[in-house]
Amino acid sequence: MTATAARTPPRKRASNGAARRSEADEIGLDALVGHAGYAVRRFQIWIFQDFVRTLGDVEIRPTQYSVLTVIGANPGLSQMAVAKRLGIERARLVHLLDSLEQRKYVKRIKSKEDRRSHALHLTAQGETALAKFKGLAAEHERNVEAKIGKENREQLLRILAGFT
Amino acid sequence: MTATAARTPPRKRASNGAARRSEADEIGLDALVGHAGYAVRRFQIWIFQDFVRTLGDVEIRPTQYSVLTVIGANPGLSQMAVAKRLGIERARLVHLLDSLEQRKYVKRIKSKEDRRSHALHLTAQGETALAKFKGLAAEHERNVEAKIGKENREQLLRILAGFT
DNA sequence: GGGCAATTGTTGTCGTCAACAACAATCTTT
DNA sequence: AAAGATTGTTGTTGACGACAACAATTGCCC
Repeated sequence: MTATAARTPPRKRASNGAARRSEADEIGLDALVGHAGYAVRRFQIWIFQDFVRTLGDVEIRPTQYSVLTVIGANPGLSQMAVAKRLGIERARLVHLLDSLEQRKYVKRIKSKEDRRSHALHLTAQGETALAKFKGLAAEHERNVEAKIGKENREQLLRILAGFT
Repeated sequence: MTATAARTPPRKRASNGAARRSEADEIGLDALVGHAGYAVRRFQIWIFQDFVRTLGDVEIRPTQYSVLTVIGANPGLSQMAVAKRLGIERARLVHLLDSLEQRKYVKRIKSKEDRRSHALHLTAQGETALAKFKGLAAEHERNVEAKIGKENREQLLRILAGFT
């Protein structure tokens, strides 16, 4: 249906000069509505900003939180394993871990079995910090719930469960 | 529930050295499952990549497509109006339009009413190109449908309709 | 009607992030 | 032992969001 709409000639309203649309932005999105990617992108931006705002006091961003969570749940993982599990590049994970190690949340321990790799662990400080972060993340999740509705959020999680 | 899970001590499996997990990555995500933001981010990455791949031959990225679509549906808009409608910064839109204008898809016409602003229009070439892009975008949308299911996609669009 | 604030497009900087490429050190395979 | 693959690291490139500053222009206010 989107393809057929492409043949529709654009309605030339306000084609002379810049738009003078009172104030209510009644600007049509045309084919953009109906594109899952656009809706998801806008939603993702919203969720990202709310997360950053809610976890702003502890200065933890979404990616950092995901790294800490995975290490906390699976101590001893290699950087490669973490990167693959979270779908981030190992090159990028290096900087993330540099930062988290500098803040004393994470330790890189040289593996005896494979001297190329590092076993990743949370420090004691990292454990207690992560517990706090999880509380704030739960607060953020409640914000999401308030934004789109309780059962909508659950349905969304169900639909996208395959991507985690 | 996510908050209570934070108190659960991490099970120390494979804590000596780097992980030796056969091959099937059975790495727990712990609290990450249940976070809408994480699922949405992963899904957004997938959708983004599929869009870029499907529209790869015509070298159109999602943001460019959204700009062309809005201009095509609302000829004469100012840059400010387009930027506000799509939630991108006007500073960023400048470069986007530079590129699209260079490729002869878009024209910046100096407005007579407000000599500060430009009225944005598609060129004839831009119109036919956009029609082609819409066809490819529809193909991409079918990929999404194949990935998450027809009614799941529709439900997703309904849930996130407020963000467009 | 004159002056001041706001708006528009533009340029620039900074930091995040994905995608590569190259490299040394270290396994693994043959 | 030699060749090839993997792991962590460094660096580059380009898209992107967030700001800040600026000139030109418009709108508002007194």
